Amino acid sequence: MVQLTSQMMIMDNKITFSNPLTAAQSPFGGRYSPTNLYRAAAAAADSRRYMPTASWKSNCFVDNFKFDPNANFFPTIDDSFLARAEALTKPESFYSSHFPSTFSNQTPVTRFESSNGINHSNHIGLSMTSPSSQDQLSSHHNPFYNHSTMNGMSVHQIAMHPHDLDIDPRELEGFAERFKQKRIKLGVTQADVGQQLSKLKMPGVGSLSQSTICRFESLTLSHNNMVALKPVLQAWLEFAEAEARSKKKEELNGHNNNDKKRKRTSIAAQEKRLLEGFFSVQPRPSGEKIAQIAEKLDLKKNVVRVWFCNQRQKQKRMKFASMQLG
DNA sequence: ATGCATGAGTT
DNA sequence: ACTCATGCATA
Repeated sequence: MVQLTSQMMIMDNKITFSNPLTAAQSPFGGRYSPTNLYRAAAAAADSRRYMPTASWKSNCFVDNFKFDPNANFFPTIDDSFLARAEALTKPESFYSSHFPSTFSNQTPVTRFESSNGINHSNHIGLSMTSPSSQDQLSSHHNPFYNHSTMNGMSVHQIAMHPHDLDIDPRELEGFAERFKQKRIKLGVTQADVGQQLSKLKMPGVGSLSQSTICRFESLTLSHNNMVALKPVLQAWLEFAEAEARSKKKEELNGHNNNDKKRKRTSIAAQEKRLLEGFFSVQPRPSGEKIAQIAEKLDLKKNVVRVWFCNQRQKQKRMKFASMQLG
């Protein structure tokens, strides 16, 4: 067997892809700390996923509300917890300096419409199973990816680089930059890349969104995600450059929604600040605590829960990024 | 470019 | 209920 890249190899005279995103289960075992105290939050399968405008209008934060750190906003949440959270909501806090971008928007939200349509996000990207969080701390090799054989499909016109075992952050960074540069030179948008990806017919690789391409270029994906996507985008680049060389061009787009648009909840700056405060003292609040916070901020519990999930993901990325510097 | 969300696979 | 990869919508 000849290893072409960390995910591509020649086996039985066929070029084989180890699904880059099919990660093996972590050998380190469980590290998640399931809070066994969760109060089986019944969670009425609330079909409305977005904050109704009404509740926002009645929210004291929306209009001419002025944040007062000494005010007692959370009478039902234990005081020490509250105090710590409040202390950390101040602008000069260590926390705020770590999440500067989240303190910019002061615009309250009132643009929601009751959404009835369910989102049909068909995952067309790469199929995978989630790797362990610890994976992200590994930078010399990637022991979590299975080298499973894909059903005999041979993909030969895709140029491959013999030595690509690198998952060195430096190399990733360099590639991401080069990628963006070349992509722009080719006059291709991020959205285009994502769409054209499916034309590569790489096993297990469909299309990707503009968001993902953007995040790849700006290194705002998890390390694992970057590593997994690199060979795919590298293949696309080869493909695109070859296509450009042969002067072969074809343009076509067209993709837009109808009525069933998904609405994005927007959490006002004040609420966000408080959430950040809570997060700093307790990144993983129990379901009960989440419910309390949700009630206090007049947000839906699920919105708060998701916010914490996303905040954790973001924090992890930042942590990893900072590790690369020091 | 990024905030909020979904869904699959885990714990 | 969680993590992780990803996407839609929007700033």
